[in-house]
Amino acid sequence: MAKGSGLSFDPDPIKPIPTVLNSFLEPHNNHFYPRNNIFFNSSSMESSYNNRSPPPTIQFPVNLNCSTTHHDQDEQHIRPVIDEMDFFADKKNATNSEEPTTANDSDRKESNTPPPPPELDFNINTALHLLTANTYSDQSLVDDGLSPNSDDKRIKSELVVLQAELERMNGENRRLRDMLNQVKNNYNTLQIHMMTIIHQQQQNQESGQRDGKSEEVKHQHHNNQNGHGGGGQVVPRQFMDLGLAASEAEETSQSSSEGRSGREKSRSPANNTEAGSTCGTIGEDSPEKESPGWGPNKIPRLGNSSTNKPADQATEATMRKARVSVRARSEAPMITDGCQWRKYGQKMAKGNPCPRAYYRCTMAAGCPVRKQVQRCAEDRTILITTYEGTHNHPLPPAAMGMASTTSSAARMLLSGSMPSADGLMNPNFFARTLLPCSSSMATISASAPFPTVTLDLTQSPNPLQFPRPPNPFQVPFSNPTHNNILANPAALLPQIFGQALYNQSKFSGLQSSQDLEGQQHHSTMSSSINPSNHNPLADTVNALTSDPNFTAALAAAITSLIGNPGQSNNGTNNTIATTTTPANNNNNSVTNNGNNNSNGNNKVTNSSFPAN
DNA sequence: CGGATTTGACCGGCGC
DNA sequence: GCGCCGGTCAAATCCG
Repeated sequence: MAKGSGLSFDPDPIKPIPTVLNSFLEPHNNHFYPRNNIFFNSSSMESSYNNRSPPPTIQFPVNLNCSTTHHDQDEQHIRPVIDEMDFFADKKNATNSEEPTTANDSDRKESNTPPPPPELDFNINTALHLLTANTYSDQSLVDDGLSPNSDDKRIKSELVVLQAELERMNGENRRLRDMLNQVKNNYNTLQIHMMTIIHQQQQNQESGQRDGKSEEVKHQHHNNQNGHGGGGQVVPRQFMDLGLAASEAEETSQSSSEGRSGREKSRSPANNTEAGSTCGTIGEDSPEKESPGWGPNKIPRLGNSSTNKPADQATEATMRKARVSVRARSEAPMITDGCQWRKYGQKMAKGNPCPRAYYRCTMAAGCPVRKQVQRCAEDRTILITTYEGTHNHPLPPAAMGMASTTSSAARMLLSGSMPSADGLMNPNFFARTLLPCSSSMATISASAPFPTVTLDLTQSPNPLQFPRPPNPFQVPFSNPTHNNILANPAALLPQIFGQALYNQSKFSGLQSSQDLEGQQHHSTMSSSINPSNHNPLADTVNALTSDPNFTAALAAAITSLIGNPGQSNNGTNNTIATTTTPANNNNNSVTNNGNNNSNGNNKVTNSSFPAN
């Protein structure tokens, strides 16, 4: 039987499974690689994408127990039906070296290409029993070149049936791929969220200490907390609401000086079209005016515009520029944050061969939230997503995590910057404050033109990540042995916070804060914090585990991903990244000659909600 | 055909 | 003043 003719991950059932893949799919006794694990190779990232085909973007082994049937050992082989994923792309060439170049489907159909081996059985996710048994396959092998016309017709008719099956498989493949992306991204989102909660509490404690030491440097306008740090909110203004904050700063800036450029004015009609959008519960002002924008043409530079303004205005000017950058390993083009994004630009940034993609939120007209997505130049498996602004519309539950996380991080960043004389923060202090468990997980960029907090989820070991095998994207939930998580998702939390609690023990003397934040579900947890407890992180864990909203949300998320792989969480928040990466390793010469954009070999699609 | 993406052009800020 | 750079726009293009 010919082997290796199946390039990468061709869903064509006629193609035999490549040797590498086939051997991989053999039942393994190795516990490290359960036989149902599917490895996604990232080497395809080296390719450039000039078409709009979905990306081969997933790199981590994913246990597909949720969607695959159990196969008896030595009886059937599982062939993952995730089309267009370039499995073992780096190996396929070697595997195919002994095979002639594969012709297209039609050519192969017309030729006497040997049919697939009879042992191949596409059993993933129901009704994909293609080419089972020794139907025509063996006969075709024997009759190659000798078949009469009737056999040819029969084969062709069967090919038609196979094509229909193939289409179904493709659909299934897409769903699986989407599921994987969703699992991965939701995992990241949850992780970020939890991390932020913990470090926000730490930040509040630090703030309480600072209150006792340097009351005089605090801007009373932004601070009404008492001396022991737990009495009130660290920052009365919802600094997490960067968009609103920016709008306020924008208004003050406008009132004091002409901050807008002529071009901005010329664009006002277009913005006016967005004015009718609802601002939800946040914005009183029309979004087109408070849109923080992203670039300097919309945001006056702090150094120039705020020097003669009151401290609060300077603070707001700083605040409006705050960004939250999330670094996470992901082959997906974007981390799924639950929002809909529309790409409006792509540029080559200096110092990074990977293009930077610009997105704006399209969940509501006039939403000021923008984000940049770019691959790390040093490690292109790391995806850097930078958020700015706050949504002016209700968010689906899936978007709550990332939105609140990023805005909370920004709030911590900005609130912490208040006491400093120059409006900037001490990077070391905030690195410790935000992420005391691992200072390498969060960095504050004071030198950047915008205060930026970076949540680095790529560090290893990550004390806040779920226990997981060495591969960073093994999905622990999908293992049936972990299905009890569904019954009690809170059971995960002790594991999640285990290392954090251990690290937390190093931070004695810090007062816990009863203030988490007055946003969304966080507010529900704040009441559960006991200020007198000596272990704030333990309080956080308790709060999380006892909070019905959180546990319910977590259970829903996990259930939707495992228990109901084909269904969305609630019909609205099932965000799936189905895109190619904007920065999939352009090995071609990517030069940024002035304002040139990329050469178009990168495609970024939005992470809009699919219709599944 | 509508919506999303691509991509060249434009603009403002900033450094020299 | 000039050029670089980041950010954005919008017409062209692509795709479902």
